[in-house]
Amino acid sequence: MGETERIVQRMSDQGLRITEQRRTLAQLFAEAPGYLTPKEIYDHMQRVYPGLSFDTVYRNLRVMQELDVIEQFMLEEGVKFKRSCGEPHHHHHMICLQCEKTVPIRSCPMPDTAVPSGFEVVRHKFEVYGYCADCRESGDRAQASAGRTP
Amino acid sequence: MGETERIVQRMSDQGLRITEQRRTLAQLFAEAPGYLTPKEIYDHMQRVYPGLSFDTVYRNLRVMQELDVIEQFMLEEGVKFKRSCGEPHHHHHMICLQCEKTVPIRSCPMPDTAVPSGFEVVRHKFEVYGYCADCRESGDRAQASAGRTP
DNA sequence: CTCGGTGCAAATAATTTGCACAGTT
DNA sequence: AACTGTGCAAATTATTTGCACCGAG
Repeated sequence: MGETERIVQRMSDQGLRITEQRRTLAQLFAEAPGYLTPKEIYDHMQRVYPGLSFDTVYRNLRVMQELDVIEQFMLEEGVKFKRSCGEPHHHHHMICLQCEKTVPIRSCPMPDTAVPSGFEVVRHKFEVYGYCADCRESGDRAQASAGRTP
Repeated sequence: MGETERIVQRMSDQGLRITEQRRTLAQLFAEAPGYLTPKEIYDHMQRVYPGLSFDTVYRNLRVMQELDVIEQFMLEEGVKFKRSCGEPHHHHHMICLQCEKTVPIRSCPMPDTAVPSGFEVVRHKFEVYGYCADCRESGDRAQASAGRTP
């Protein structure tokens, strides 16, 4: 079963009606390597369904997010969506600045981090940004100095 | 010299004219422990300057951000601003979910993180969320289970 | 005195909602 | 057939811009 079908199945299981549009959305997210903005999603859908309206896209994004088939992120550039990672165990990500593909990192820095006394840790975020092997090879990335984050 | 003065000085040095409003903004950020939304900032300023308009707040936030006296963040709840941390060396933060105060962490997990072969690291983000000692004591935080982030 | 800063109003952009009709189950 | 999903238009909310006047240096 392809990723698209898995997503469609997940939506169907939860009682959602599977329309042409939702199937296409599922496929879009199944195939997209990285993050998508509402506008990008709308543009893609628009090409397939010329009569499409923006609010339908927003509505479906929200529904799919509630069903946990996609996740919403607040990045510097604004709101973006990505297929839910699905990995059941705790992990973090490397995110390619060129293609936005994400690669899971299994190791977690939290257990090794010294916490100031009295501080009660609830959750944490660890994300690594850079260029993935594919993008480095194809050289179509912006120049990248291998510097360390300041 | 107080933090307020330091901020005002920094703005003045860069050629900004110091208006009453900007001084008050500087003071607000100097004294605010955590993050502020544009609306919170406007509300505060509004109390002092009844005739204040929202666009002036936005304009000043942008200027102050460009001068690096404040920083902008995209959080789940939207855009927020905070006084620039100012620590010159690489570090990360613990952020209190109650009062939003930030505490620097000196250790960095990056050097100990295994990077998938071929991935070129450019920068990273490591943030720890929880409850600071003050908020735990005063007990006015939401209930907090000491769980580990999934 | 000079030019940057401010208020006002209006323009944009991003997102949400109400309603009648169309399509999925 | 029953009810959910969609398009359309309009409402909100967030942010930006143009312009004439005011105040800091």
